[in-house]
Amino acid sequence: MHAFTRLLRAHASTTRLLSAELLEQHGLTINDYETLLVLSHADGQRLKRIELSRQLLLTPSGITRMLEGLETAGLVERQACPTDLRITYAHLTETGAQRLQAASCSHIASIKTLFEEHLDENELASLSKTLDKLPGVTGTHSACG
Amino acid sequence: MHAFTRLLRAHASTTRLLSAELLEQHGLTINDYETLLVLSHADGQRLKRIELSRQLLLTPSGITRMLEGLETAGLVERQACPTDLRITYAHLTETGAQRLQAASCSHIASIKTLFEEHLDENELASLSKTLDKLPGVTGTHSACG
DNA sequence: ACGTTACAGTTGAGACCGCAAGCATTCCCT
DNA sequence: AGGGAATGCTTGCGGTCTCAACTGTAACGT
Repeated sequence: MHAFTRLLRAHASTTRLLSAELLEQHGLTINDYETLLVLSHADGQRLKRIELSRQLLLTPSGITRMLEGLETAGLVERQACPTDLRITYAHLTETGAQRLQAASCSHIASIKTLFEEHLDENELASLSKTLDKLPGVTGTHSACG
Repeated sequence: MHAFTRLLRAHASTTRLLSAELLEQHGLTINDYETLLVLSHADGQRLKRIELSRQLLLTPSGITRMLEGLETAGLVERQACPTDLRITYAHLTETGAQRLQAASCSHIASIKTLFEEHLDENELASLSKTLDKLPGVTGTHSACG
């Protein structure tokens, strides 16, 4: 039952480290990175904003603000939907894909280092499996290599 | 290696739920709650602000702002240190202890429900043990019962 | 057709938090 | 004893995110 508190703190301590690194080296927030990553695996490298909101567990307003930055940086662009004018797609640009590629390897290496420093292989596998069962946690894959 | 992403999302989804509940029912943030909890287990129900900062993984400025709220609410009070003028203690008041007690049972029940809904006993135990190995994660105990 | 409802997205206000800079106090070294 | 480094704490600023309210579009029922 204390697992939640531990989860909370583990998140806080690991995230700050990784997020600072990502920001300094590639100018991306964790959510920026995750957005590019999710888009890169989507059909046609694009996703409805609302779908993005669901996958990243952000509110629509959070998505609007985050994409603002990615759009002005030219990493993501808006695309209208011809059949439903309410919908706007977020489309990963070529520049965005390259930026993701660049950030991906070093970021993943950092994560790997951070975890492997403290956990062994079995613990990692078991942790991953357990966390998968929690709500809102859907698998994502690496964009590296 | 995707464990980190899962950790991040698991945190986001569970925290928002629990934090909203705590805020609505008892007017406390997660960090407010954790602060009261940590103080309640401390010697003399008090802790140096800097020590609080370390245990809650917040910066000193975060602590200052958070305690502001708890102090005006009368749940925590300032105490000077006679031997070192730099130090200020945060002391849990009687009111604070009661408020913690009130919040604790329902909050813990929520956590328990949330986790048990998705994980079995073994998974919980293993998760807890694994997370303990990550940096910055120190055990805390319930204040309920 | 028309009104109601649901949905996608945006915007303003406000909460929370970290960083950098600053102040006061204490420690340590010579 | 005196000067510099370290420590505890606070404050201004900026970033990120949510919530509530709003606009425009689509779907549905009558």
